[in-house]
Amino acid sequence: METQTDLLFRALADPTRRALFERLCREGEQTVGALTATAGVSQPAVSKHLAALKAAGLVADRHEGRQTHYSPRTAALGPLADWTKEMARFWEGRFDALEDLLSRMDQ
Amino acid sequence: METQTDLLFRALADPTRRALFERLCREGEQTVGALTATAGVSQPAVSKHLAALKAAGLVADRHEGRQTHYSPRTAALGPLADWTKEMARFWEGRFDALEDLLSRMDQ
DNA sequence: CTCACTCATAACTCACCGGTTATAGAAATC
DNA sequence: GATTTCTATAACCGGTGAGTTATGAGTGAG
Repeated sequence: METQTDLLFRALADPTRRALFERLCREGEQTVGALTATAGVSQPAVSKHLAALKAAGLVADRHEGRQTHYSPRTAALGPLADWTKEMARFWEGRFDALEDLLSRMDQ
Repeated sequence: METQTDLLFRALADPTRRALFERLCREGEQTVGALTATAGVSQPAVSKHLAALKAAGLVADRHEGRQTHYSPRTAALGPLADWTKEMARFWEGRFDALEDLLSRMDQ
């Protein structure tokens, strides 16, 4: 079976896809055309990546006339943050640089 | 080119590989044989996954006699935590459940 | 109505990746 | 030294996924 966590990790594994998500986080809502302009791949490729991000809950789409606007949904990063922290905790206190990691996460 | 961040995300994308890393985090250092026993895949498959995790800096190996012990290196999760937090920050204050995410990361 | 534009889907190709079995190499045991 | 055990590597296979071009569906403009 395909869990939601699997979907999330797989969505973020591809560099092109991750770059698209990063752009949305930095610059906010964008149309497919705007994203395609600087993505380095074809428009259909961008559409497919956006569909994958949407399936993982990482972006939302909004239709306006003939163009589609995509925006980031950082709430979807929650499970990722939880997982990271959980892994760090399990290994707590065992010859590892846990303190460094936690200090970075606590801002 | 293949950046270190790419390596990290790709290493964690595969469920079998992520499960191996999780086991190491939960139960601590393990031999290849012990990991193989409950991994659900063959020993060579486990060895290859461990090699991928090692390339990403997520595990360390220690040779003792004819067996190899693998242990987690949670410090490698640092960049992952940084990236997550950065993405959340960029989108700060824009119609999103940022507070929820940050509160979860702050323990 | 017609034409142009924006995006998504279809159909296809190609490379890579995760899995296997077979085997090599090193180390412990007999 | 011979044999068994443990792990890594080699060689191979099948599936998947990321890319392409072509096209369809929907919308705005003339």
